[in-house]
Amino acid sequence: MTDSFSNLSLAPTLARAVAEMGYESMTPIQAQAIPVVLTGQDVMGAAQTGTGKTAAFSLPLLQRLLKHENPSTSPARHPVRALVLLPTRELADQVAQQIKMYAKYTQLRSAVVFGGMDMKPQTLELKKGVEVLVATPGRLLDHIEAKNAVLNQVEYVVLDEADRMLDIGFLPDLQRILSFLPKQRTTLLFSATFSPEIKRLAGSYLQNPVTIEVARPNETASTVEQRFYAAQDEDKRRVIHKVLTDRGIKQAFIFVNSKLGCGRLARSLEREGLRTAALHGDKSQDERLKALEAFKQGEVDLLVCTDVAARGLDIKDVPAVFNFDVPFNAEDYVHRIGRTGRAGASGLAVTLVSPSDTRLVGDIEKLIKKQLEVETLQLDTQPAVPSAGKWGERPEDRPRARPYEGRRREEFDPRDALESPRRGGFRPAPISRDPFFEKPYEAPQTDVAPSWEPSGPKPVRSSISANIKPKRKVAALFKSGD
DNA sequence: AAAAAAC
Repeated sequence: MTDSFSNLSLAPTLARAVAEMGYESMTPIQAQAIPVVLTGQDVMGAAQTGTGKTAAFSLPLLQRLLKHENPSTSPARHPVRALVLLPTRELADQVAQQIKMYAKYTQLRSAVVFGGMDMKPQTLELKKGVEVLVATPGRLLDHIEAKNAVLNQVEYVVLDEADRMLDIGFLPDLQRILSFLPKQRTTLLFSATFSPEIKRLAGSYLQNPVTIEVARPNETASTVEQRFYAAQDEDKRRVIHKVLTDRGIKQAFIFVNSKLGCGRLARSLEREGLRTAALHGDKSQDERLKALEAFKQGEVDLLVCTDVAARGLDIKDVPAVFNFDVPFNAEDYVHRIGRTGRAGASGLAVTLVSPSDTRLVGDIEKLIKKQLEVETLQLDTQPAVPSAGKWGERPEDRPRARPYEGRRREEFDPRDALESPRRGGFRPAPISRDPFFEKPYEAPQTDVAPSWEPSGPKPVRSSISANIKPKRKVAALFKSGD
């Protein structure tokens, strides 16, 4: 099998776009999936994160649209012929942009619709007619109900991040959407992870599918160095500071399990002098896109995010991913760490493990079929010192959070009103106490800027609660640390 | 134990 795009006999218009984008050789998933998709068969495709799945389905899809005119379509009408569904808005946006680039020199038009944005511009585009529609489920249903999108001539449907699209949270919407599509069509499912149950479920949506697995499903990229560090919750930020400094890491995704925790952690890290943006589903779409863009542009170094950012986002050269919280689903672990080490680059994934996470780490170990070791990172004596921020050093100088007035909890903290990220200096700060958001934060009263270099005696670890089952080595680590 | 996706 050859692995060069030039041997694919793609339409000249597609080949030109591909060449312009600098693509020469295909990745394994592309080399295997493209010829199959070109035949028009249903496909279930599994490949590691960051290996070019989007191109693997969109190029042959566009080729099919170019070569095989739908006979029931008069040139005057432009029904949606291909539908691509994704689980998050940012991902829909990204995939749509990619498809636009591939289709640049063709007559094929594409559009993207997702929530959080004005319906009107999307409606206008749909009315003009598009052959390829990229969408998130909820907003697509809105457009279907408003009769803006007519899907009864769809020939191809792609479920990207298919296992997520088929999980319980999305399934009802997905089934409704599929009910509007012709039974006679090609269905393509792609993901880096497929659990056996989802695989079975997926099979019921496919007809004589060709299964393509270029790696063992759920496999993590070999280019990502995976580390698990034992850390109590109150030590986790210090571990992050230390890893960033020791490794000289400039940028990282930091994943947390909740939206509330996301905002809190972002504020804490920002106060500690790191340029940080937060990305989660309670932010406005404008804020979400801005946070992502600021990270891409290097205007912020840390992107603190929920699993909204776990899948598919393709940002070049992200050197590291932290799991501040161990993800609830082992599959999400695979996707999260897939934000680094993309396209053959190297990456670091650091997961912070507290004693209660034992079971979750075990789940990950089982899923990725790798022996994991939870290590203890030697922390420095000097705890992290929060920068004083623009409101001065004493807590009483800072504006108080306003009392609850029915606003979202995320909006409590006036520091969120900061327009631009600021680089706070390391200044000695008093105990900063925010009754709404923070545990009391013990900071040293010193004029010396804290050093992150290892120094001084071993840190004193706080003892853990006694009801942790010491059955696994994780718990053992905490016990012996005392 | 949560998040995501519509207004």
